[in-house]
Amino acid sequence: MGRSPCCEKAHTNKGAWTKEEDQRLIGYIKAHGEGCWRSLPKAAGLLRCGKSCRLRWMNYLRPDLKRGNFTDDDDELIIKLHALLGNKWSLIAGQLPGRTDNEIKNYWNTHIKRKLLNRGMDPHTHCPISAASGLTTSTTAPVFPSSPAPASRLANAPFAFQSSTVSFARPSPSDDGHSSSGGSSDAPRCPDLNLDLDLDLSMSLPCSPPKTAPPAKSTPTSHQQQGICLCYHLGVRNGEACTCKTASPAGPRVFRFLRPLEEGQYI
DNA sequence: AACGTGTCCAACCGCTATATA
DNA sequence: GTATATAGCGGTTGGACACGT
Repeated sequence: MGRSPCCEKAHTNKGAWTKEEDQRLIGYIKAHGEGCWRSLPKAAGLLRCGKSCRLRWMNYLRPDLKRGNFTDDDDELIIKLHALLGNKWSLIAGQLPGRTDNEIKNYWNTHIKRKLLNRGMDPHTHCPISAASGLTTSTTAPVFPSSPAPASRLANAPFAFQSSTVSFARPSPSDDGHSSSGGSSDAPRCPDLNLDLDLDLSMSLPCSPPKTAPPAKSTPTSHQQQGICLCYHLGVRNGEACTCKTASPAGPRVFRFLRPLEEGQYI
């Protein structure tokens, strides 16, 4: 049968963490490293479930976390990444070193949403409010702020935003957060959305698929059956947030964020 | 000072994908 | 092959705090 339960839920603490609990968790991870969250609480002498320990460590105790306010550059980067990725907070967080998905999610909900609304932008569609309400036309394009993200900032991202116009499939943000997590059934919005964003595929990306990586396992009958894993281009590798990996050596490659190749484009 | 309202954010909840017995 | 646990994600909640009246 399956595994044994991860923890005795009846004997676990909930709510805010105490300093002592924090110190126990930090001490244990410093000594043993991040590992099996399932066994960590017991080993560290914590009356918490592993899930709670992981969350506390990831969102608050990790030494590489950056504290403090977001800059305007950060704001613009988050806005553009959100336009690109939707509510994929972990992927967005991956582009902002030291920031957590939870932090960015909170920041989005408390600051950026309002900021976009003040600009007359729908924070979910990134379209002008009138367009988002169904009056959009094919010429309607989202208006990004007059002060675009500085090139110096964007240059730090492992992909480039360019002025060329290439639209591509992307996961849609959930509709105002009312959809269940992982929802992917959003209806297309702003079908002619020109995000004014592009992935510079010519770039040498630090996380580009290794040259030894096999091509798409199942030999596609046409190039359109192939695709580019956006996770790679966003700096996410297997073992991190990206699960775009071959489930088994013989299994199919599953791309969660698939950009179909353009005509004449090859990996 | 007391109260009401709004904001922030840490933590929890529920879900999915994957791993394991 | 099936059932179940784990890891991780996004959505939501509720307490603490700030501010205005």
